[in-house]
Amino acid sequence: MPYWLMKSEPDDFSIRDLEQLGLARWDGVRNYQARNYLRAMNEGDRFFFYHSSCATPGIAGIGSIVRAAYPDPTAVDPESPYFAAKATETNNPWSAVDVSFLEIIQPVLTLSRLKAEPALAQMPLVHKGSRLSVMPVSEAQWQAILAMR
DNA sequence: GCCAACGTTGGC
DNA sequence: GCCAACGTTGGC
Repeated sequence: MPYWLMKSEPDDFSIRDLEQLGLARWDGVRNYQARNYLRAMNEGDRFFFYHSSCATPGIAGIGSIVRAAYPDPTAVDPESPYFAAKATETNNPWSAVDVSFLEIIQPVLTLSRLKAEPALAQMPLVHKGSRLSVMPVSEAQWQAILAMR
């Protein structure tokens, strides 16, 4: 069962929001590498929910993939902040997945702690300047992060 | 708010 | 195909 990490700005969508909703569409990804990872996801995969661009960036919970990638409807919705002018109904290059809530990680596993963990040195997350918002997590990395709770 | 790092765009 | 300019991400 593959593992992933996905970033979201908690002001837009937080782990608490996912907890309340139970189920949500993970949309708005507008980076090809991240999109390709979305497309590699399978139902049943799990992911760390990372809070970015906030007071305490870090891993704030766990969710699971409940629907594999499908065309992202926000790309063709002019009302959406994620509207992509070049996308059309028949040629939409962007993908979304559906996710469900699994658990809150409290307190948040802060980025500074993640950076200090040798087992995570290979993760794009801890590399300076990395902006990748969806990334794979190895079994070893997954276990190392769980052990930090 | 600042700014470094990155991805994308577009002129040539 | 190169690369400068630009817009965005995201930590601090």
